[in-house]
Amino acid sequence: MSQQLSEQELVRRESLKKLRDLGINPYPQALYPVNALSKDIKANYEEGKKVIIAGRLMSRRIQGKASFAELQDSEGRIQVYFNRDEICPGDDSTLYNEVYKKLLDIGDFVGIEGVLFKTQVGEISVRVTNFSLLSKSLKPLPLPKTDSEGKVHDAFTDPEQRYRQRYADLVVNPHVKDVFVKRTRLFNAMREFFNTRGYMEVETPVLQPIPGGAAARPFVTHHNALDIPLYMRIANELYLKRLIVGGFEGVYEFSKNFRNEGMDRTHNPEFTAMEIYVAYKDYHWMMEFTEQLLEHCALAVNGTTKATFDGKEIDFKAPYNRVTMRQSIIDFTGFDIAGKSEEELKSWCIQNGIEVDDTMGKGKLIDEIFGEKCEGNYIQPTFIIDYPKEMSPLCKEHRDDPSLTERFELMVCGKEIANAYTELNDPIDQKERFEHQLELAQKGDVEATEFIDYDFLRALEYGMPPTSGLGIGIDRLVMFLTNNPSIQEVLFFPQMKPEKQGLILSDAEKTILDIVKSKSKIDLSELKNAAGLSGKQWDKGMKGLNKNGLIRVEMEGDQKYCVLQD
RNA sequence: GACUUGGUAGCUCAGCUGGUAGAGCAUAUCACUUUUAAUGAUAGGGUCCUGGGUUCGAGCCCCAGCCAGGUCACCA
Repeated sequence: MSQQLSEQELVRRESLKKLRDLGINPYPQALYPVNALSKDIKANYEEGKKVIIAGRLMSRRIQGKASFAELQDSEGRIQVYFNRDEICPGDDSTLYNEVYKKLLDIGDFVGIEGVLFKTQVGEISVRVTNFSLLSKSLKPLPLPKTDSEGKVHDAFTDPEQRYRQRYADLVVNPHVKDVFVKRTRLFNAMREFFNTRGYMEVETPVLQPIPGGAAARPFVTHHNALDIPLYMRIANELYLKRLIVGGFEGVYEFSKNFRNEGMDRTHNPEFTAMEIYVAYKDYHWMMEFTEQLLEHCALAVNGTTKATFDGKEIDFKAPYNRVTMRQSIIDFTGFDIAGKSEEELKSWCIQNGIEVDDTMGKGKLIDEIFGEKCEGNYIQPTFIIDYPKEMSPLCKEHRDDPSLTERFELMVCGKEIANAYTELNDPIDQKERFEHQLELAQKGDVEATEFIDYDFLRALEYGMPPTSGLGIGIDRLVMFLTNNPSIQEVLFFPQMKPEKQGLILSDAEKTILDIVKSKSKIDLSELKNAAGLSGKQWDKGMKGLNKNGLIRVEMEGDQKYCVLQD
């Protein structure tokens, strides 16, 4: 398969060949004995120190027999100084004039042995005594430039290209790389927080026969040997609880979840949640645990508990406010939901411009009111507690009010980032709740869960200790901690529609097509002669063109003609 | 799903009421031994997202589609 190469790509391929002709392997096998990183060199500068560094060549300023370049490694960039007489002590200046000046390009990986010094303008640099090509780059990178005032020109900003070619994005946009460094720091901080408390990181199935633990549309796949459908997990909650049944007293998992729903600025088909379950605790304990966890994480990621998101400063310093859902609705609307019937709630909604429909029960109506009138107002981290029972099928009934559950959600900047319960461990109650969900689903509530996980119920029948569980949307938390309003910015490879493949023709196909184009209809054997291709190439070319619907072979009596298709 | 903005050179972006397609950087050639958005000179480089239509003539106008961003709706 051939592809259209740009002028610059052709030049680089030509350089590749010339390097080989000079006996230089552009993709050498041997390890390169790197012993220094750009960042450390700058931090612990020692005049005259010998170093061996490696990285990508990212800029060059050639001035005749001397040249400055920038080498970029995992930690940043450092200036390197190439001097012809230094590199080529004898008469043969090929290494400098040809290899360095002409055959190397921006983007190439090179290894450099050199000596540290400061230039006349005071920039820490490496005087190159020897260099070797480590890997040739054949495709020109986008090339943002930073001027003396720190302003970036020609920045690589097109989101489509950046997401589709994240590798290029990461090479040229250090601030993008930084987001992912912070993302990993967050994972590490959480693990450390849990591990020091004795909780255990576990793994549970991604392929599940019953997708449980959340209300969401799953991806379905099929296991051939078992000949059964399997679902990609939408949550790991039910599996972690089985482990609590099994005797672990604290388990957590960073869970890749998959939901077959719409995509937008805040939803990717696969996303990461962290769930943790701790035995003998309740949701009050979990609130304290959560605020301490987030304070710890914010500090570990950014060095401060404060973070800016969407122009607002938020502070993850514990403790956070706790507001009941009932009180929240009173605060923002003056309406008290306590003791109200479904009819009363519904008519209030209609009067206040909230859309309702017949599938909505009390819980759903209350949730709508909260979502519409309250949610967006919580900028600083705030626990909203005590949710209606109907919308929390896995959560234990409230100790003081049977219409409520012991549940909290943590709101930040008007968005939910954590959800926690005093977990329901009464197997009979749990079964009834599942059955109720099933009824709702059959009534047409798309949010209700339509599977009953009897194995999970069996586990509960053996007995699960009182337990509190917490789920945190990791991607969302990273968004808050790195001030990114889009989930795509915090995922290395956000899901995208497949790139459109332009029709790519082989050389043989092109040759044949050109001839057919010039005649529009041509005798087949005449065409074959004109193309001058080998039998095999001819056959391949014709088949390819036919398959792509570009040409057609027609019979007129004994004569075969090739016709251009449009 | 609705609305909206965009898709032009390797990258960032211009483009006239519709008349042969432009800049900077990058690339190539030359000059230049401590520069730093290096500099100076010269040159090459384009299926203007795709497909239709209107027109003597379309990058530009019209229609349809593809991809992406944003807003909203839906959804945790």
